[in-house]
Formats: sequence, structure tokens, C-alpha cells
Amino acid sequence: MAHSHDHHHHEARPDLTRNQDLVLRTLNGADAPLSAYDILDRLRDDGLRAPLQVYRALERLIEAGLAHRLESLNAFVCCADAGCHEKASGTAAFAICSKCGRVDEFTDAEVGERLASWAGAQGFALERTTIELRGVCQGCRTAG
Amino acid sequence: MAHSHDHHHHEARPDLTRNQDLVLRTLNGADAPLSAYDILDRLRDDGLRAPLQVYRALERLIEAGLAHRLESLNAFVCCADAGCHEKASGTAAFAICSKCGRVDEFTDAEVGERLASWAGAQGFALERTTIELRGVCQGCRTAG
DNA sequence: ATGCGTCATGTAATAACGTAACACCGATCG
DNA sequence: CGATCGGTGTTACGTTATTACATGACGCAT
Repeated sequence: MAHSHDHHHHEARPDLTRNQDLVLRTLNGADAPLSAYDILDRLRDDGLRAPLQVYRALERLIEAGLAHRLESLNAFVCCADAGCHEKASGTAAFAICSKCGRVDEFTDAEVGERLASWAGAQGFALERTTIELRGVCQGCRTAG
Repeated sequence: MAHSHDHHHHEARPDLTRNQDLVLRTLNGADAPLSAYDILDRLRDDGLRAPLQVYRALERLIEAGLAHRLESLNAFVCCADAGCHEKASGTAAFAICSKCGRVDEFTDAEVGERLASWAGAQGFALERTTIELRGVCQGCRTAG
């Protein structure tokens, strides 16, 4: 199907499968992190029936740099920008509001460097870094 | 019981209850993080029978600055030092080896400052910070 | 074209992690 | 004395994640 539009492109987009696409759209459409089971519930009408279908899609999306897992929430968000897994920008960090549940993704090159540098000094082969801030966002503070 | 050794001390230790003490000793005796259910299994002979007993103790220990939760592992460790929850040293970070499971706790004041500074600039009221590095430790790299 | 890897999929069952609700006990304090 | 508070114990349940197994689609070498 489809018309072979742009078939050489740039190798960047791994051409998502149906399930991966469904999950990514769901994350994109949400204004807060979703658990795997939240996602599953929203995709029942599209034929998804088992958690594993969602977990498998999430795994690929995260590998592909299109989504993140929030460890302190056991939930998932799509990336703020396409480039947020690039080395240049540093490690992604997340500020999670305990009141409204919204998440703000940002990077700080210096933080990434310091952590990488600690790892280097210890001979620790760094694969992945999780940085999550919990607190109350500006909006909720002034509102509440 | 015991001989009232040092009974005024310094107000630092919140005088642990039996369950809290059992859980803390278990964490101290482990050379890798333990899940709540791991802890429970090790304390069956001491009379603990339900997960909640462990979770309640862990909650207090963490509040008291004697233990940490590792979010990316759903597991718990005791603090590296007594002072590791003090503001001075900065936020605790953890390097978790994917091979041997061991965890190295450290702090980097600069990292804590950068994150706090980002929070300040955003009006985000920071309550708690999670920093976890995943990778392979020196020992496992040279061994393997 | 046949057969063989490989990768995504679908399904069921279960493991692992965490919490709600309730009853009880002992200490402290008015 | 009665009230309250914090820790305890127990049952049941809710949520999150994985294991195991079977199937289907595709590319590709023989």
C-alpha cells in the first residue's frame, strides 16, 4: 500500500509498525504521562487486547528515540523534540508536577557532562541516565 | 532492653521500631538492592508476613534518611553514609551495574545546583530528585 | 518454489510490585 | 477515664510487567 513516497529519505525514521504508530499517536495526544495500561485502554477499539502489545511497541519507540519512560511514575511520554536523544543536547531530564501530573522535559549539558565525567573516572560504562525531579509546577503553585 | 548506651545522643536517630530495624538491618546486610518482596522473604522467620509491613518500614526509613528507593529497579538500598540526605552534599545519584547489580552512591554538588537552578528559573517547587545511571561497572568490564 | 531466518503479532497465564480497608494494641495526654 | 495517635497485623485487591507459546509476513539463499 501507499505510494512509495520518499523511499530513500535519510534512515532516521525506522518506519513504525501499526502498533507502534498507534501507541505513539496516543502518547502524542496525551497531555500527561500514560501508563501502559492507560494506553491499552485507549487502544481497545483499535484491536489491542494485551499489555504485551503495548509494552513491545513502547520498547521500540524508546529505542528509536521517540518516547521516554518515567521511572518514578511507571509511565511513558513522547519526546519533547525529535532530537532529544542526541548526544549534543545532553541527557534528558524531567520535571514532574505532583499536583497536575504534567511533565516538562529539558536538558542541561553541564549535568550530562558531570555525570559522564564521574562515570569515566570510575570506569563505569554509562548506558542510560534517568533524571526526574518531583515537585509542584509554577501553574499549580500560583493557582493553589 | 539493651543497656541504654548513649541515651541522649543527638536526636538524629528517630528510634526505629522493631520492623523498621529489621528492614534496615536486612538492607545493610545486602550487597545489592533488594525489592520489598526480597526483604519480606528474608524476614519471614522474624514474623513478617505481608508486603505492607515492609513497605511501611521502608517509608519511614526513607523519610528518616536511612534508605533510598531506586526507581528504575523498584528496589531499595540503605544510604551510603548517614549524611547523604543533607543539603550540603547535593542530591544523591546512583550508578547501577546491569551485570552484577551492585550500586554505587555518590553526589555531585554541581549537578544538584544546576537542577535546582533550573527549577528556580521555572518556578518549579522542587521536592525530590532521582538520578540513576545504568551501565556496567569497572569490575564487570574488566572481568567480562 | 521451497525452505529458512527474522521480526512483528496475538493470546493466555502468571509473576512482581504496591495499596486500601479494617481491626487491634499500647502509649500519651487532657 | 476516654480520646487520640502511631505502629501493627491481616485480608483482599489493584496495578504493572513478563514468560511462554503459537502464528503470520517478509526477504533471501539454495
